[in-house]
Amino acid sequence: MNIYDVSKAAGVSIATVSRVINGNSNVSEKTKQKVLTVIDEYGYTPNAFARGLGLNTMQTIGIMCPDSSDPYLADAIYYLERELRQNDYDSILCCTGYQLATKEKYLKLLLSKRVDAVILIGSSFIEPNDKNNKYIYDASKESPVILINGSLEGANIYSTVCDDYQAVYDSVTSLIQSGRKQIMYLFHSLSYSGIRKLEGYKAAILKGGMNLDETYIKQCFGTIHEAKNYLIKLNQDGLNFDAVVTSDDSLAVSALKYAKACSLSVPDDLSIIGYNNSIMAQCCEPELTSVDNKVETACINAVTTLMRVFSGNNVPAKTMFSADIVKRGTTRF
Amino acid sequence: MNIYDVSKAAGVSIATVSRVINGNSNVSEKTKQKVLTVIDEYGYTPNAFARGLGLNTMQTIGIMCPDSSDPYLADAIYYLERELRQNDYDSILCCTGYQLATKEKYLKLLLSKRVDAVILIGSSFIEPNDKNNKYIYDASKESPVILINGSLEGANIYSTVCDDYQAVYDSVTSLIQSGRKQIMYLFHSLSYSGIRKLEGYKAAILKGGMNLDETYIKQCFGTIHEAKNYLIKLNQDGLNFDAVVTSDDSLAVSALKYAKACSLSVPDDLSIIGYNNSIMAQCCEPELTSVDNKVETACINAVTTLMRVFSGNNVPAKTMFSADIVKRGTTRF
DNA sequence: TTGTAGGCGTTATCAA
DNA sequence: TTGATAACGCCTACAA
Repeated sequence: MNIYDVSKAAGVSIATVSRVINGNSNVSEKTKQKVLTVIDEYGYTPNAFARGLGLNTMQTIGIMCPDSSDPYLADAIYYLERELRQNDYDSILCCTGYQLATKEKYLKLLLSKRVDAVILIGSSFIEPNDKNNKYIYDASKESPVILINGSLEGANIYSTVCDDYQAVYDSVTSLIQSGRKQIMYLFHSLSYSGIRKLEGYKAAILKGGMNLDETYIKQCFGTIHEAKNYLIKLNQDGLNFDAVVTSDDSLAVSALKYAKACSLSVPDDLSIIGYNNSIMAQCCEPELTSVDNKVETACINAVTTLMRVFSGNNVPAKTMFSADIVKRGTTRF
Repeated sequence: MNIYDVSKAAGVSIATVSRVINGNSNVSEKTKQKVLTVIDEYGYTPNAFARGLGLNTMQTIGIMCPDSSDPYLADAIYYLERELRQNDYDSILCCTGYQLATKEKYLKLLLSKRVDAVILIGSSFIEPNDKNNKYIYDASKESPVILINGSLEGANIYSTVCDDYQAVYDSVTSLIQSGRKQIMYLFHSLSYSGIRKLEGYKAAILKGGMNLDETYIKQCFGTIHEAKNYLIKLNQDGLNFDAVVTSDDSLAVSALKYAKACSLSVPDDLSIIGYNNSIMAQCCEPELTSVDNKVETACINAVTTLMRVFSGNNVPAKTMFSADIVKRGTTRF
């Protein structure tokens, strides 16, 4: 069943059928109805591949993320898909992991599928060594590249980021003002936003008149329990701390479990601030004070930006907005 | 840059270029190298739309789910995308919500994009009134339909389900054997698997020689906190219970928060069993005993099944496997 | 308002 | 081993 079959059955040319399908007004009402009746009767649907070939687009956006099961990224995917679909775009999902070689490979693959643009979620796509970002610059030559929570300068590259620096700065400052003396910073990785967060921590410590002691900055690996055990070990080794700021909620949960294991009272003996304000923040007891970095806002902004790029409007290369600290039971301020 | 440009530059016909691209062996090594050199030099990539038009496939699978930010569904999406990509298929994601009209609309939309198959995650796609499943039967006439955690009989429809009935039956039975007398069952919805779970509860209660009292079966709506408040209210209204079995982890977390609010000791005053064994189960304190319904297994099975369907192999219409109960701190058995 | 014909870039068939 | 050519199904000038 193709456009020729329809045109025959309706007794018109394929051009007329095409006009009806695409809502072209230059068709008499009578012809239009005739064609629509046939289309309905035969259950005809235009072939998307043929259309794609002619128009050179299938209204498809590639969404890349390291891991779609991560709660934060899963949220982002949800919002992006919703916003894109509202604009009649489909989303092709591609989970890349964290290895450069794989990221490169999949980005190329996505482009070879002729997506109209690529959205990269998470700062893990930005490599610390800018040479290694060539794969993104290359991609931007073919399609617009939208970065969420990562930033890179270049033609056809648009970034939407949360002010992670300020968010952590404010978090740490609040802890200092509430009397905390030894504030740890726990992180998983030093991605683009990872570095910004750490800088926020350092700046707040110095601004608060405290010593910047690198032993209070620790990278954690592994599961919730492994991170918890790591904290227990640090404590046994003689490290004392009365507050923990983390780069994500899962590390904050680990800190909470550490407190439980060591019979510390939260927030009095130990204050904790998480990041992302994910569902995890509400599962634990007490519930986590956590930084809400506004995924939904970011995703809406990203898609809006993209649509404006498509329609040839002028668009800012970088958008930054501020986070909220959602106060719950793991802090007293 | 198309196949003609390459053929000209290499001094061969487009047929030969096509052969080289597709690894057809009927090309002399010399010609092959010549063509490959040109392709590499020009950075040529075959146009996926044209290919799709000719082959009538773009190696794309539609994945539908009600809400990709739900931790359980997010996991499923992750595993499906991974497995599909290993088989050289792309995934188009489509979040539909829970309304029939929207599900119908999006399923049609996906088919109109000529996906090679559709995977529906979650039993919410199966309507209690079978008449309303027409949209799925219709879809199965055009493409294979794979159901994960839902079951429907029909040509070209393949179901992969976890034995939810047995899982809840076993959970409740274990609670009875450990001395629990008043076991509540909490659920969000009576979807296909929702019904199976409830049946498992009822059967276990009867088999355990207890009274089947409908007041112990409650549907909950809303957030974690709303469900918690609902339980508090039930308790204030005089309902007593010493165990809670839930249809998902988030309700189990609510039960845990209820216990905390009412100063009940878990698991001694109140035992709790969740479902899905999601990340939430590990965030709370004590950690949740939860049913692991093997999402990864289900997804691997679904994709394997699909690939066998594609290659014309005989394939079982329905696969069922059993769940595990992961014992943690909210039960004492 | 309608129709004709060319182009989009492949793959595949059939000859050579 | 290679090449010419016909599909694949649509959109859209351009012509009528």
